[in-house]
Amino acid sequence: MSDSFARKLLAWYDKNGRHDLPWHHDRNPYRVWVSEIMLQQTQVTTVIPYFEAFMRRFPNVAALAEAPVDDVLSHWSGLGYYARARNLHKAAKQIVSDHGGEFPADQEQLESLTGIGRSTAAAILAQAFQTRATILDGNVKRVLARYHAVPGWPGKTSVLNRLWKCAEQHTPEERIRDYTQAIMDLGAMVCTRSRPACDVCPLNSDCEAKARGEQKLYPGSKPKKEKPEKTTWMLILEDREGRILLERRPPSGIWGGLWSLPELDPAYQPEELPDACEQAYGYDCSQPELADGFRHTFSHYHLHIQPARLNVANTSQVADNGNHQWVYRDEALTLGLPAPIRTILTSSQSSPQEQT
DNA sequence: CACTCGTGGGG
DNA sequence: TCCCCAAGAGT
Repeated sequence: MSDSFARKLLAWYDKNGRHDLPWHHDRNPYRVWVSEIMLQQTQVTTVIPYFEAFMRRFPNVAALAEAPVDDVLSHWSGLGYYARARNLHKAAKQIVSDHGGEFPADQEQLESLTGIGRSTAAAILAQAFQTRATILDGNVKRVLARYHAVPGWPGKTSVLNRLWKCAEQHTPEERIRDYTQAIMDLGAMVCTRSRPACDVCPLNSDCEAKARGEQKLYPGSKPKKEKPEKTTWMLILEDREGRILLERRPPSGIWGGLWSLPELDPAYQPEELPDACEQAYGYDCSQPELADGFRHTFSHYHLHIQPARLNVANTSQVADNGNHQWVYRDEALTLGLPAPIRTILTSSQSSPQEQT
C-alpha cells in the first residue's frame, strides 16, 4: 500500500529537511547511537558541541569501552541525565565483549544493551543499517497525535500504544533512513508544540486536528501535580589555601557519579546544621559562615539549597573515607559540576566568571 | 504504572 | 517568576 503520508513527507524533506547535522556525516552505528542517546530529552543545539567533543575523544566503540568511566562522565558534564553516560559506557563494553565490537543489526539485541530502548534501537536500525524500523520520539508523537487527533496524554500507556500503532502503519518500506529523519524534522520545524506552521505542512490536507481547528489540543497535556519543596545543605569546605573539598556522589540519584559539594542528609533540619555536620563529618563546625541560599526548580520538585562555608584546618579529618577528594577551585569548575553547584562556587568568589 | 533523572529554552 | 517540555529509558 502506497501510503501518501510517507510520500508527501519525503517530498517535503528533500527540499526542507535538516541534512547537515554533525551526526549526519559518516553515519555509522556508533555515531548514530551516541547522537541518539545525547538527544534523548535534549535539544539539538545543546547536543552539537558535546557530540563533537565526545567524538574527538571517543572516536569508536573500542575507545569508549577502554576509557575510564570518569572520563566519559566529564565529557557529559552539563548535559544532564548522567545515567545516560554510565549506560553508554556499560553498553560499549557489552558490544565489545558480547558482540565482537560490532553493533548487532537486530531490534531485540539492540534493546538488550543498557540504555537502548525501543525507539533508540529503531533509530539505529533505520539510520545506520537502513533497515525498516519504527521510532516514536516526542516529535513523532506530536505529529501523529495531531494527524489522527489522538486524545490523551502520551505518557499514559494506552495513548502511547495507540501512537505506536499509528507510527508503525505509516512506516514505509523504502527510504527508511530519510523517512525517519523526515518525520522528526517535521515535528521540530513545522509541527511544533506552539504555533505550528500548518500552512506549509505537507500533511495539512489530511490532518484531523487541523480539519477541526484543534491543533492546540494535541498532544494532550500532562496532568499537573504539585511539586514538593525540599531543603538541603551543601557544605563549602575550604582549607587555608582556598581549596574546596568535593565529594563523589553515589552512582544513582541526582547528579549520580559526579563530584559536588558534600551534601548533608536532607532529613536534617536546617536549624540543626552544626550537630548534623559534626555527625556526618566528624569535626567542629559550630561557627559556619552562611552564604545566601537559593531555590532551584527541578523537573519534579523545588530544591532550596543552603550553602554553609566552613574553614577546615586539617584536611585529613575529612578526606579519609575514600569518597572525598581535594581539588582546586579552578579544577572543580571543569569536573562534573552541575549548574547549582557551579553557582555556589562562583558566587562565593570575588570575581564571577563562566556565567553567561 | 508511577516515579526518577537535568539542563536550557519558550510562552 | 513559573510552568511545560525536549531525538526516553530504567527502576
